[in-house]
Amino acid sequence: MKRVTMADVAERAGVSKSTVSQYLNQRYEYMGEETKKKIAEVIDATGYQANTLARSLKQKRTFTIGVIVANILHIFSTQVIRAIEDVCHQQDISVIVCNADDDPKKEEKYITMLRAKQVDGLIVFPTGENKTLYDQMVQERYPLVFVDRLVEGLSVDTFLLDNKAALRLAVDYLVEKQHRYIAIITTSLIRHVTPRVERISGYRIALEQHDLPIHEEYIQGVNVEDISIALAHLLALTPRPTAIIAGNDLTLMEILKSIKRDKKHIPNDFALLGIDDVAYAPLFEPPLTTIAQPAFQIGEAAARCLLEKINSESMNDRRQPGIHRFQPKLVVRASC
Amino acid sequence: MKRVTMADVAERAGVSKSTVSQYLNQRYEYMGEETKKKIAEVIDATGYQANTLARSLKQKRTFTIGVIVANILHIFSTQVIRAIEDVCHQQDISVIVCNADDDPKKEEKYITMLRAKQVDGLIVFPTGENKTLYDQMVQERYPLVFVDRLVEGLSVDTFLLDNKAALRLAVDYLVEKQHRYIAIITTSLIRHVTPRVERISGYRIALEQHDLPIHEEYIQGVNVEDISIALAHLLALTPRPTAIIAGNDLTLMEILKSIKRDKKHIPNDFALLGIDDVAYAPLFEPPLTTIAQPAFQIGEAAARCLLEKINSESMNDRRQPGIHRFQPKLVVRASC
DNA sequence: CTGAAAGCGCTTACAG
DNA sequence: CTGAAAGCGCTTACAG
Repeated sequence: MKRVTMADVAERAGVSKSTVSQYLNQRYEYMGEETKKKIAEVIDATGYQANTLARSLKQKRTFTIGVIVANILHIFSTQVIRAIEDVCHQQDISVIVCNADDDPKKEEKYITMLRAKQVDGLIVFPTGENKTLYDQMVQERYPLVFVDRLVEGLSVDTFLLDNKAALRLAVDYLVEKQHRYIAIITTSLIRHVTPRVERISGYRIALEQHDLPIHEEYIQGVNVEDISIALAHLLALTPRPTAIIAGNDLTLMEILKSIKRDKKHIPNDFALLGIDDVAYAPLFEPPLTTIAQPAFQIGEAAARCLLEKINSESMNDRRQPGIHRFQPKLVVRASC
Repeated sequence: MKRVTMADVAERAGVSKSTVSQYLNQRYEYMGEETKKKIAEVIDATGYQANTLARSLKQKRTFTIGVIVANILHIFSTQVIRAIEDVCHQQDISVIVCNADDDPKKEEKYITMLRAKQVDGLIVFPTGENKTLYDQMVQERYPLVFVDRLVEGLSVDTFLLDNKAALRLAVDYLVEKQHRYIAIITTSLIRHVTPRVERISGYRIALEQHDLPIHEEYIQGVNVEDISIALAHLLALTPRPTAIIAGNDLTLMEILKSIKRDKKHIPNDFALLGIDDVAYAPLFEPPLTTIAQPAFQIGEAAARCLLEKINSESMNDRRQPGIHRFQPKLVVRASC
């Protein structure tokens, strides 16, 4: 019933706790064969399992990191999390994932909670609204890494898509396909979230480079619930857009639902290009052309970067934090 | 740089650690207003955050649970996890998720690791291959709950779909649609994993109830990589099945890929019914008829059950563990 | 080669 | 109403 403790093991093996501890930590250097064997036996017999909590308290290291995603509904988040978990578990680091649900209050709560739990570091998809908190961590030189979103004026390693390149790829391809009237729909812009903002601006830049005029009405940043309306609005415009870019997976899903509901035909009614290579993209009729984010690589890089920070003895051998951009890939199928 | 500790707060507030601790734990009963105010001030000024580790060590409670899923690639797992996280976070319980990747060795590692971390309880989608370990937890009366899979001879609360009912629903519907030649494909059966085994047997029972013969060749349990082959095999049989049931989401995805590749037409070439109501089901052409699992409810119930166990003071007010079946729902669309 | 002692940062009877 | 002391289960110099 009661868990066996190191003291118990020591007693039963007739040695001191220190020796058991040495044994556990493989500090065999000066340990007698006899002693080793005895301890091994007792551990085996009792099924003793060291209490990580106690060790962590003493060592000031929990071998656990926290991940706070802004919104877990995006598959991008899910994929990044998986990558993080993969690299962490390989190194016997646990990860606690929290979903801020795009709510800065929740984000604050989770940051506080995870730090109280003494996690060794944090990977966050920042809502952007808790600058004081972020800044405090930077000041303390607490191991911190951002993913997907930039926070202005903060020197934190940030891993994200090269959004500008993504939109350049998208627009280039659509133009090549003879489209001149290209619209874009994405989820709400009110919070100035990096990917959305950068994708819109990337869109503008790309159009300009093709000497195409920018119709402000062609740019729709609306709540998920209103995407269907935004789409209808777009299709009622003159000139009517012949191609539409879905700014992310959630947007794409909504557009697809509208298409089914209204029995539109792609690419005849309009060409469609999605950002985020969703799993069902090849299954849709027609198969969807998308821009893929290297989510796995982003997550992996973020995790490695964080672990490196955690392991860097002196704060000094840490490099200057920077922005790490990852290249998008165009996956050509048949929707445009 | 250095984190401020309770001793620091006590000193600066001119009181003892005990008092600070009382304050933190809202044991205000006998506390002077003055004292309260002073402590509050110091905490505010220093940004003091209690170290949960130390508290946990003393209280023998970490306010953290572990979740080990057999295979995170199933959306069912993802949805259950989300539900668990939702109910836990509401109660300020953190959750650490691990993916055993269908590997009993990994499962063992994670169980050991999580218990070493002193998590207050465990929700596991058991691989089924670590009976000794499971049994040990049962013996210790360690809070444990299973999801999705039964482990024979073990008295553990288990939350899962009523698989038999699910197949009854499926077969009933197909029969109603005039199908007499109904086949089923699912992922490998070698490990005798509950959902697969029960779905096959549910399929048999349902066919019998309709006085339909059972063609053993119509039952395919194969590895994911071989699903496409199994499908081709099925379609080459005489009599050729007119309807196919996909045993889970991964199977469905593979079948769909084959369909696209071979330019088959649903439901003309054959009717298709999937278990797991995947997000893209309404988007496929034709929209897919599926059997939905109440994944969210299952996760929620499992989490509540675990938290209850954790909170039940005496072991005695614990109910007898049992099997909790959840009812499937037929979502009629157009693929059969 | 091994052990005694202090300490990590809390909580919790208990005394006063 | 508040504090001294012991203790949670480890690790880590240090002594011998």
